[in-house]
Amino acid sequence: MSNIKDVAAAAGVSISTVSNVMNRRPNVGEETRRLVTRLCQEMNYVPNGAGKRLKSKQSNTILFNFSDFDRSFYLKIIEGINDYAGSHGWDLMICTTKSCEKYMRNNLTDGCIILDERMRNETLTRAANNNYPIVILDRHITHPHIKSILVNNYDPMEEMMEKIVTRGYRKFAFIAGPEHTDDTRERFQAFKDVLTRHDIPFHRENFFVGDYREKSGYQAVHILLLAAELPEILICANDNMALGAISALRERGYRVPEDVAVTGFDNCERAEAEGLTTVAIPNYERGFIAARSLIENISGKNNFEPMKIPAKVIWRKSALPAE
Amino acid sequence: MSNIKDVAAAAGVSISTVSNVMNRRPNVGEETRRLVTRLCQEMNYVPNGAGKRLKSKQSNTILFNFSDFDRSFYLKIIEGINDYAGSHGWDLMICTTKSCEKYMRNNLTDGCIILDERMRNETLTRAANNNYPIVILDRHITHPHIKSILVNNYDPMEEMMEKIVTRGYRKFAFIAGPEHTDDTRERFQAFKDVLTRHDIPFHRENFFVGDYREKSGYQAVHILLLAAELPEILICANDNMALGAISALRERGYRVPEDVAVTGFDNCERAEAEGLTTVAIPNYERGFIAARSLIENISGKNNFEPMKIPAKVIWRKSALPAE
DNA sequence: GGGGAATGATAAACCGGTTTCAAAACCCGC
DNA sequence: GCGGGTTTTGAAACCGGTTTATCATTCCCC
Repeated sequence: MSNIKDVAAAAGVSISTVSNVMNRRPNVGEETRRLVTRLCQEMNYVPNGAGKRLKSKQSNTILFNFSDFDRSFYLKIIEGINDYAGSHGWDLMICTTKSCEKYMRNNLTDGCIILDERMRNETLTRAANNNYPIVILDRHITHPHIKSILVNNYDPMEEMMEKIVTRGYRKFAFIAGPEHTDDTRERFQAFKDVLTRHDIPFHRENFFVGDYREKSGYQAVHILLLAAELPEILICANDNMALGAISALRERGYRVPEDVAVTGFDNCERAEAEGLTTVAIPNYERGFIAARSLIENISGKNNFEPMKIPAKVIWRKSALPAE
Repeated sequence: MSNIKDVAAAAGVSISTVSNVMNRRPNVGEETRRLVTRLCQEMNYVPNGAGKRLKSKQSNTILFNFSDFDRSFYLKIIEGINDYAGSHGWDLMICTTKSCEKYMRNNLTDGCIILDERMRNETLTRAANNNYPIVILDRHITHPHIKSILVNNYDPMEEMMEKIVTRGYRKFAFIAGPEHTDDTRERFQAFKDVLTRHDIPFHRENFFVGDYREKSGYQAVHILLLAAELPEILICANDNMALGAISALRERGYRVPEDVAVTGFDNCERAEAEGLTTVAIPNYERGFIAARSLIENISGKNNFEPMKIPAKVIWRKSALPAE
């Protein structure tokens, strides 16, 4: 591998000149520039990233961290991040929880986007500082160098519930996600608020805690079916659990939505094929926005106000609205 | 951010000693080791990755490159890579085509795994060398430092076709993927060989070229339906196109498999829900194997023999086998 | 012809680690 | 108290870039 010295020697100039050419600085004569450029090509020279980062203390690279390999919409988020970063001259590097803290703190990246339940708040507050801004998705953290980008879970769930109540449903069951996550809390809150507003009773035995995986929805329904009275509609905190619930219901001979209606949340790939009523989260867009916020903050714009992204109810045949 | 000098000063030792402690080298007294370790903790010291890489010329990091955000099984491959790498002390970095060549060649990674139709052979042969081995998935390249890991597409397609022919199907249509990819060629070859072996005619107007996306399967069926005679079975080079084909058939009032049977390839998430007969590629496993091959090659084991990974036919109701 | 600005090029310091090699400290038996 | 071996430690070179300060030329205008 040739390095900057080799190129400089071949061109008969100093290494600073080669550096100036590589970085498109104006203080190089036209002739010299052309010579050096040609030699870089010919010698197949690529600047050593470590040397560059060491001295300049910046990498032009952002980091994305995730760890759940079962959620395919993560690819959409990555695509959004990638598109914004790429079109603005930034590189994207992705890592999973294990090595993430290291990469946040070893000067190889300039900032990061986190989407990982398992990442601890403390790790983030330790890593974030004046020259290392962080964006966190789906979690609220108050810190002068961390920006939270959240999905508005409440409004679409409220809207969905209002239409469902108007249609006449009265007996509800709810399958929640992991209790410590903000999003499942918000989804349940909207659910409960609508019921309260309409004086509709909700029995604790119709509340289940799942883990956002298909199997937990499946299991919840089997427990539910032990009870005397079937609910008219089953509200699930995400699609995977809703799909699990549907297959359990069908297995027991119940029709969806005639016997029990079902709703989900996420609008995953299979939701459309299954005709599942759900809430669509604009994943590509929030990846894009996350990248934009992060890169702007790296560049000095100091905006760490938390923001909310809207989501949209998608009505399909598994649960139809009033009208 | 504190650096190695700060820690050395605080401990009253030289920076070499701190370095020795950090890298668990044996030439440090027990007492010194404990003191330095404690101070690193307290001072929140993380070694600068650029400095490390610059001098030591290695990163303990492998690179994975992909660019198609529509194929959710990529996450499974990533998971496999991540698990092997993580459990062997290697970091994983992922990038998309744009910046990939840079990261292959700027000494920030020690080797890479490529799964990207758009990556050009020439880029790879230029990057691969004695201290930068490469693993490429789904493509065959002959080069002393590039290892190809391929899926055996032929055998399962042959097996599937044999059973289908035995069951009595005689009128076939085929929807292929992009013509330049090895995998679609292999799948079609097996298809054709079985027909030839059984003297079953295949008409060119029943052959379609798609792009592996759902829409192209959908469109192919609409063109197919213009012809006088419907095939008895539609063999698709992947699941997405098969799913598109199925929805087009249903839209036109045909039942699957009663009127037309359909098969796919990949065993994607929706294939199971749809009851699609297909071929399951062990994605987690091939990610794992790719990572293992790469890391072993980085460590000096020189094995660049191409290898084939077996795939398995999954019979579901969209096309049932003989017996 | 001369003073000042603009242009083009460079030498040298520096970034934060690793590694080599020599020196210092320690230990031991005699 | 000393010679010789082992264990610990540290000084300095080095990795490959960027950046700063400086210098030499050329240019321009009066």
